[in-house]
Amino acid sequence: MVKLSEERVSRVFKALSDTTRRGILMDIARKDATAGELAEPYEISLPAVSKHLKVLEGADLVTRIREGKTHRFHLNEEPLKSATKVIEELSGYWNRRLKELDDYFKG
Amino acid sequence: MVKLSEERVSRVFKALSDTTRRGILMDIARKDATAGELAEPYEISLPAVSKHLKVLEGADLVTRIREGKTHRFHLNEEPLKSATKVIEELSGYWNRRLKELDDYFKG
DNA sequence: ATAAAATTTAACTAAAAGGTTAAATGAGGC
DNA sequence: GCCTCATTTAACCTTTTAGTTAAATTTTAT
Repeated sequence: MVKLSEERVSRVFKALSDTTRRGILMDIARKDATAGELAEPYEISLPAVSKHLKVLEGADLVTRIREGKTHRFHLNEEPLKSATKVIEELSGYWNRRLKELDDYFKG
Repeated sequence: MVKLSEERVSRVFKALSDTTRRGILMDIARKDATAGELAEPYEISLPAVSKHLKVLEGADLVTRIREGKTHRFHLNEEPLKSATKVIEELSGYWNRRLKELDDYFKG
């Protein structure tokens, strides 16, 4: 079993693992924007940006809103929450509790 | 300039973007473990696990403690905090504030 | 109907990722 | 010194990623 939710999480982290993509996402987070506007600050080609946008869209981090000849991109915060949840599972409180239980029974 | 801290963040997210690696990291988070112990639940080879551990180490998410012939791996929570901070920058409060400012001046 | 603008898709390339098996390393025990 | 155990490194393969340029698509304006 290759749980679906796991794959979604992987896609979110993969999307966030590229500097350019994080930059683009930050811009979108500040304010909805079109592909052209988003591409402007970067020295890479428009098709490259378009691909990054598709990756972000595939991770459900952004929503594409077709408006005439432009596409407006909008942040979707939900996957960010999932990512945070995963990180929380890894760090801190709950693992310390589980570790204590583990030590109690096995050690 | 390809800021160093950005590259560190990229490495953390990349490390977290693989399901097996998250599994391994979860195991380490629960309790320090050796490469052999960590490999046990997975069907991939030991060298594959060894590589995953090197990626996690490269992202500074784990620390390797050589103990005789075994290597013990220990979670380092600090990069998780950085990752959370980046996600927080992307979502929620501060962006809404910045957006308001932006709208005020430009719109 | 054409043209122009915004964007994507296609086709291609180079490098990185994730896996394999086989060989090398490092440490402890006899 | 030699054997064994735990682990990594080397060499290799295949797939994915991030970029390119050129062509196609879609929509609005003339």
